[in-house]
Amino acid sequence: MENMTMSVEDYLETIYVLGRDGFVKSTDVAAVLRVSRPAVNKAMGELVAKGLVDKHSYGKIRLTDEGLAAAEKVYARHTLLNDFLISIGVSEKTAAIDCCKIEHFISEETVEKLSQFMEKNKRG
Amino acid sequence: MENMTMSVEDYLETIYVLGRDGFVKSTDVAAVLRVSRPAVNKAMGELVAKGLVDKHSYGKIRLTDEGLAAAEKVYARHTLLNDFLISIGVSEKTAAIDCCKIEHFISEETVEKLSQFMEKNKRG
DNA sequence: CGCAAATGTTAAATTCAGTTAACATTCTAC
DNA sequence: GTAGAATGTTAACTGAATTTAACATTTGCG
Repeated sequence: MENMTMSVEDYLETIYVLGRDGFVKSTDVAAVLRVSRPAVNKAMGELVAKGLVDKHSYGKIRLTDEGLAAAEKVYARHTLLNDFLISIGVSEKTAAIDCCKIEHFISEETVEKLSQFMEKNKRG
Repeated sequence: MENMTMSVEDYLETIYVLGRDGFVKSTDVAAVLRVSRPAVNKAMGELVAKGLVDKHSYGKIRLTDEGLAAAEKVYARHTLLNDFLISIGVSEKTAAIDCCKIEHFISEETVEKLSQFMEKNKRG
């Protein structure tokens, strides 16, 4: 998926996490990301245009299949990074803060190597 | 140092690296960061205002003591991250790309823990 | 020295992602 | 069913960091 800015990834991830059971409200996304409702509304317009989100006027938010796949990818990076930070002794609080930002900037290759590293250090 | 945006950190780091021996030209900073000369010029104005850079009109760029300290901190994060990525098997090219971005977002705590981790895994 | 090339500066426009204020719609409790 | 609260939308604005085009200054070579 191209055009994945930090902001787009944040929205996708938030919708994904909030939407585990059902639809998602703009207000909740705004609360999680600490932005205004109009900011969410505008972003949703762009995500709909990109085909990542389904939403009608005044309707609830839902990820499309493509949006879900993209969100899962972002979320997997998040989880991997979080686990790594915790494993080297970073506090849960700091890990949460840091990986929310870092996750947007690590390449496929680094994800893969970090994943292998975590796998290797799990056993043994 | 507060107000350290990603952009400010990039400029400081670039001036630091280019300035190892002497003064720095806007053109070179622009080339390294792949931005226009006016962008550098404007950014220098802000860095001078923040007391991080010394520069007169049409003059060369130099870090102040405070700017140098800030740049060294940024650069140390860069090096630490780069070393870590290389150590888990990421290619030099990808490591360079990734750590240029990630370095702006990792907290003091994570820097410390990652540093300890690297230290521990050096020996043994 | 003097002129051309390199470098630095300024101004105006653009883009991105947000904001506030005002208004529209929907939901919910009585 | 309706009123008021919650939620969604729109428009106009902001600020950061960029761009391009035009102009100013400095440098260095013949």
